[in-house]
Amino acid sequence: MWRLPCSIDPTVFEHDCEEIAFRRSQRLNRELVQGGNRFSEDFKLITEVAGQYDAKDLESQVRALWEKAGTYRKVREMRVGGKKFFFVDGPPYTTGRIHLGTAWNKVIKDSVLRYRSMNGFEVKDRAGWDMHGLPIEVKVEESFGFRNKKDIEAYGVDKFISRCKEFALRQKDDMTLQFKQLGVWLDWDDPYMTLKNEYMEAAWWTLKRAHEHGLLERGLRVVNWCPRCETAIADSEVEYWDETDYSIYVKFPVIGEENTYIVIWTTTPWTIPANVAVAVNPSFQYSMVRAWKDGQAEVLIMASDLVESVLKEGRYNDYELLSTLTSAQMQELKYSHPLVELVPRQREITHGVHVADFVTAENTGCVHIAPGHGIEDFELGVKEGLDVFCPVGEDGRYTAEAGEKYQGKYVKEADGEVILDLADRGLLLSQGRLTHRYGHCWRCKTPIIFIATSQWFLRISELKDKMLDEVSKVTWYPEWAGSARFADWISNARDWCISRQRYWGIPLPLWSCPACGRIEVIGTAKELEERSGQKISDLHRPDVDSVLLDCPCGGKMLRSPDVFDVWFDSAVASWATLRFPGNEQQFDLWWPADFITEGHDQTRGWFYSQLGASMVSFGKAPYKSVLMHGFTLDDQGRKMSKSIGNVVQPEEVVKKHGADILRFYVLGANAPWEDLHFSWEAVENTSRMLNIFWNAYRFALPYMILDGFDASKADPSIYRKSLRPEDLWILSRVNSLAAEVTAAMEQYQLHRIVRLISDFILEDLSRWYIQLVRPRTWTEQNDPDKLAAYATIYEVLVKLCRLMAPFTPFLSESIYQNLVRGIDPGAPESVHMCDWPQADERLIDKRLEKSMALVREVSEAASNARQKAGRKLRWPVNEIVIAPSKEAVEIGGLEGVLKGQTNSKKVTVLSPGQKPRMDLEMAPVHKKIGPVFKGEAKKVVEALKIADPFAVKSQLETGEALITFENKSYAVTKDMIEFRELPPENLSAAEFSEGYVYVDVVLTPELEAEGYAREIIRRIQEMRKVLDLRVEDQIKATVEIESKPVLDLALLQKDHIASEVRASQFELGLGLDVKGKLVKDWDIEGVCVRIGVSGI
RNA sequence: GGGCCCGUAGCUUAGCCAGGUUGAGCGCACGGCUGAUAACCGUGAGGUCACGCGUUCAAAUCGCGUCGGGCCCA
Repeated sequence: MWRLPCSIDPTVFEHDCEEIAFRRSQRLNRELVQGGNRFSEDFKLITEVAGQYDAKDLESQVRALWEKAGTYRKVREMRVGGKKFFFVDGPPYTTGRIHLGTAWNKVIKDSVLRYRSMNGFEVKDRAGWDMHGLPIEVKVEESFGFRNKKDIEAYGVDKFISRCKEFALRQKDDMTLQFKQLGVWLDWDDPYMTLKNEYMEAAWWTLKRAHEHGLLERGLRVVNWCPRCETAIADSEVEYWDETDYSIYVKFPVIGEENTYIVIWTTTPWTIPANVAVAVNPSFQYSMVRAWKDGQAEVLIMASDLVESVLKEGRYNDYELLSTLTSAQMQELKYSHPLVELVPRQREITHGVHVADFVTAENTGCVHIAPGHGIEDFELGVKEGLDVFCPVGEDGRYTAEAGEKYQGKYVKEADGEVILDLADRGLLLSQGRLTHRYGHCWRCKTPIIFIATSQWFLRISELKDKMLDEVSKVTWYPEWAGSARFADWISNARDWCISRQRYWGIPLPLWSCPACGRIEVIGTAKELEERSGQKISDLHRPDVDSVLLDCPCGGKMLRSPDVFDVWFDSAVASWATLRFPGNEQQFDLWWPADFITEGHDQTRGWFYSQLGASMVSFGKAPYKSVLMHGFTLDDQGRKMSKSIGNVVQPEEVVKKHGADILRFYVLGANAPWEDLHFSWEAVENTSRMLNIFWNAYRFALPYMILDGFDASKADPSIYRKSLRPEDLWILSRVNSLAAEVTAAMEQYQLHRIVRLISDFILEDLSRWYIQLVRPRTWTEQNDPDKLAAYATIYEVLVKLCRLMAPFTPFLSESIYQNLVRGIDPGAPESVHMCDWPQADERLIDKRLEKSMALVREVSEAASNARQKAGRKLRWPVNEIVIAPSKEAVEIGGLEGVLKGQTNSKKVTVLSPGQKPRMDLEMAPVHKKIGPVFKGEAKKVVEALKIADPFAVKSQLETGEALITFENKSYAVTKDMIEFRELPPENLSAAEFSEGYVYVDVVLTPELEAEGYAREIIRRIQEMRKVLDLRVEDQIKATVEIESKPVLDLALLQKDHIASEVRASQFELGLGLDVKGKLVKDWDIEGVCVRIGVSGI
């Protein structure tokens, strides 16, 4: 409620206010309904819209409109036949819940696709779902309380599989709704799903190709192994965090030397039973030392540089160096296994020393090698022909090979026992604890172990060079994502272990004959049917397990019981999504993908797996361009995690602010390839910005409606002659904007687009153009000046909402429906069916844009100068002077704008270097005047006093100046006068980029009258508003001014005031009886003014 | 330990590829405008452009190194 400065009975107004507020809210509600949920067929006119941008309401109405009209389908269908744009959706895993990162990911995809579609492309956009794998198996296991694979087998693999399937499908449905909420337009009705037969066949087909190319291999490898899930897991499925383990130094007894030991160090005592060798660095020097502890001496061997630290570790009292050994000499040593009597196999193994580059100068410089339990160990083993001894089973327990003592024990729990056994034998040099990063199964969090198992591999390390070559042909956004990051990853490519010993996955289509060892890979379901004579409806386990093939040798071939690594599923997405191999035609038409985009974690993931699978199948990259985006972190740049409690759900943001705001925020927060630091404050800013856009949109509506604005009036070119420079300017700006946005979009500079659009909305449209056109909308008569403004603002809004359509699809649609469909039922049904707005070069006038930028600067400087002089903008000034310092200032044609915005009567532009007319003071130089004029010198001084300094000065420019006193003239010269420039008191100055702006703040009665008039108009306008009068309503107004001089000034403007406030009855005077629906006392510059207003 | 990216005002960030006076928004203080009005504008305070070294007439920008954060790897 407003304050009442003077004595008026407040109760009267309280009542009025409530009533007014009530009526107002009624009207708003009515408008809301009208403005929103309607189909343009029902209306032929633009309608007014709600006061506030209510995203929630607006979005649900637009969603309903799309739903009812089937807009998405129509949009895709209308572009059929256009140039093809093949997009492959990186399938999110069906966890049931999208998070901010997946939301950002899909918003980018949707924006790009909407943009391409508007540019006439026929878009392939099947959504994808990654639905197999351990995560779901583990969830289902948890729901039943299963602890290992035996529980699953007991429950029944078929039932387990169908639970997994149900689970995945349900999660997919949940997530689909969440994505739709964000306005993401993908083909949700026909997504690709990795669990479908047609999809699984693509994986089968690919494996068959690999086999045909000789790239498929079964082999013993050391793999990451989850002993709980009892399966190999991919590098990418290993999660690292700190774990505290044993750290032990062990002495390996050297054969043929008494009391002599090689010292090794390890954090996995349980791998000691599998030790077969020691590795040393070829370039290190090793030392043999005699060391004493508790009076006992022994001989130890280790890297020379590490002697001190190892002995300290073992708490030796003293030592002496016996000799040094080269790595070659080291290689001659043989040692006996420390636990040889516990592990029978060890008796048969010769334990020697080998060189390896991976040995570092840490710990002892001698590395314990167990080829069955380490990747590097294994590789060294292969190279040196070592035994790959792995006495550990799939369940992580020692097998019989480990000896009776250890058999059946879980390795991680056997660490202590191994240590005791070593200590018993006097072979433990020291024992401690160490915290280091250790890998865990990403699903069940069990610490992983390394074991050597027989697995299926794709030999893609062989394709490294070809892959690098292909990567360089792909366009990467940003460039370094490919040339640096991805290339680096590929150059370290290892063979891909594709087999998993699990249930919920694509079964390997590999059959082998136990009798002759023959292997066959089946490429499709049909092929399997033909080959086996059996038809199975679902290719999953366990049905497929029971299919037997006849082997040419007469035996029966059995399927390998493994399933695919789940990364292989999505790896084939680019052809599976085209239903290849089932549908070759589609493949020929579309493949490879034009565009994919995922987070930078997918460098090792989907970017890579797809490339690998595609190289194997087709020998080329499956995508032409890749946009790598960042991660969503919290506002402090930390990972979002449940334990920190900093997780932000996308739907939280949608609920508070709406999908468009979330979209616009994530797109604009930073460059796509950088990590996004989520900030609620920044979301609120985005919200504010779009609300301003909404206000700008709704600003002109009431006037346009009032004036019956329709399609015939919508084209600014009709008003060519009436367009003002500012109209041409904003039309130029919006077309420049279109050009800039298009250029940024072609480089996927999404953040720039958001900023370009935001800047345009705030700076050009809201803060400037709308301020400029305001007075024009207020004119009564139907003059072309006003219509030109309408047409301009209409054109700008329509172009802008089309430019924004890919990014804020709901808001754009809503505005489009009202502005375009509202007056032209023949227009495309949806903004998303419109063509992308190309910049109209003919309308771009860079000089005009430059001039306007200058005018804005001048106008800001002027308001700065006003502030210094304490003259508010409502009060006009006589003149502003622009004094450029170097370059000439061009405000070509914009004087009117400048005068309007600075509220000045006159604009003067000086030439560079020129200053406004300063006050000039003259002082006589007596020393010079005296000798020349002698006795008349005093008169000359008097003459100077009354002379005009400016005239004198200008005369002196060319020679002598004549001054007069008492009818007598005197010729004076330059040296007789001192000039001093004084800044005139009426000028207030402020700096701008090209110089200074001076504002003449002197008040004249005319100016003052205008000032008071504006003060009064402003108050009456506010009262009209409180009374909730419509723009066109006439009023009766009474204004009583208690000061006679002010009243006299105001009376000069009486008619002007009356017309500005649409008062058909207007009284202005002293001692009036002020009445009206609303009466209010105002303080204008210290004068009490009582105003009464009533609607008529 | 390695690769890639990032570090600019209290906070969120632009500028960096193409070297030439660091520019916004939020917040704070004061003033102004307003029939878009729970909006808006101006002014002010607030920066060792993470740090160090180098290249250059000139470095936030290019190079090398250090520190901190992120992703990935070992």
